Amino acid sequence: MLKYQQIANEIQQDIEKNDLPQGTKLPVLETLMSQYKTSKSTVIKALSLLERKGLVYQVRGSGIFVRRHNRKGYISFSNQGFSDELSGFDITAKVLELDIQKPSAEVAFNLKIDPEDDVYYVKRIRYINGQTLCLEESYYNKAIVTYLNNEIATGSIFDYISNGLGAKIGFSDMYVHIQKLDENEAQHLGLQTGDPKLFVETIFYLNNGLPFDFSRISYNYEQSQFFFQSTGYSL
Amino acid sequence: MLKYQQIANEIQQDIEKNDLPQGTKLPVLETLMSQYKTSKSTVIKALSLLERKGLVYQVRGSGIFVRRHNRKGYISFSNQGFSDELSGFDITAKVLELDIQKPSAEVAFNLKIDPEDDVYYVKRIRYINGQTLCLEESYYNKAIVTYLNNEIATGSIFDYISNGLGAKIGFSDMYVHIQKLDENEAQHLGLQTGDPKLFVETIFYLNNGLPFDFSRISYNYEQSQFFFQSTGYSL
DNA sequence: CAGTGGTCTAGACCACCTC
DNA sequence: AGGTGGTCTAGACCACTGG
Repeated sequence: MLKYQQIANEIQQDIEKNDLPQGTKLPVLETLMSQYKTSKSTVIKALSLLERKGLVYQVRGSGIFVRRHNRKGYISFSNQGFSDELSGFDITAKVLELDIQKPSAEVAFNLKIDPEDDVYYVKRIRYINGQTLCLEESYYNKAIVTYLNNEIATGSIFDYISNGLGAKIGFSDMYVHIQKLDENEAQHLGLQTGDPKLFVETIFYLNNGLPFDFSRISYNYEQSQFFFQSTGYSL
Repeated sequence: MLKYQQIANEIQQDIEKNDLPQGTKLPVLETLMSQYKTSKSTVIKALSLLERKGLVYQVRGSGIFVRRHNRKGYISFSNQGFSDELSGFDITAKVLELDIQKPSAEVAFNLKIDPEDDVYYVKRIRYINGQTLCLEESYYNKAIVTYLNNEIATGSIFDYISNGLGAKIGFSDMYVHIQKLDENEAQHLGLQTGDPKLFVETIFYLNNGLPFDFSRISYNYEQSQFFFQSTGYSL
């Protein structure tokens, strides 16, 4: 664990443990420097990390303040895709299909592979607190995700890729649409044909830039409450 | 303009001007250091900025590579809310209502003001390339946004706040929902009652942490194609 | 103008990738 | 082993806020 991450964690825990309200001023840099026995730059780096995570905001010449929001029941999207930031929710999955296929032209294009290469195809329904959250179809490049089975797909496939396969997930591109459910989707999600859906296509990359997963996800609109924080209009 | 921002800009322009494809390796740090006559840390800071903006990805021990995507016609959301990243689109607005009001309890709460304080209420339809993009209701804290008129509201209110009033926009909290249009909204957007909508409530803050704008926006689902990039699953 | 955050530098040292 | 990105430091100097 890097020093600035460690410091960021400790400050974060401090905020959460003491339940500091929005606008609370944190100690000044010099205090933090001596408290964590480190240099100014490192403290600033730790705080910048927390700023990106939406936990604090920094005001030049004034101080660093706690940032909090006050609505419950929203799935938070903090620059990491939806699927991960689900702590505090009870997520399960039911696998509808799982097999090895040759990719369609579109899938091959998005995964940057040859139409003759193999992919794992997984179709599943994910549940949040017992309600249908989404219907998901994913294509994994089999050269990277070398093995999958029903049991793995019932849990978190990403945990398995990170921990089981030792691959490092890097970043992702998401294409988001609002559409209407077709009959088949409505049935799976327990909704009506023509009801709204959030439809997201995502390409996930390893940290070395190789795409390993192309997913199409239709979200149940009744469960689709998301919370975003934007930081820094002056990037 | 700070040095690292300047360098980031130049690298970005370099990428765009030469239309470098995804995966192109950038010069190594040492080259960039001498090219921009600066220190290693500054170059790294510039590159980290570009990484956050989704323009490059960095691989330890290997290099820094260009990151690009390949779909057109999506509104890009790069950590700055929807409304700003609309370059390349033709955005106009029609003002339906504009007056000074006393806020409801909900509005007062979100703007952290007293129910007796004044707010500007603006209701407008925004158009993208001639199509209805969204129906927007905004409440501005009049103590901060001291003056508004029809002409300003027809353009970009945020440009006016930044440039006209000299206020610095800091960050925002967004609460996103998928819902169905009611009859009135459908009429304004030229859609059918019951059609899907993306409904977003946003609180915008100045850089000193004061909320100045609470907005409720209903997006036309036919125009609602958004592009997100996530960076760094290891924040 | 004092207090506070932020940039920039030079250089030592570390972590990871590729061969 | 050699190349490349990244952390960390100490300190000089700058920029903004607020009384």
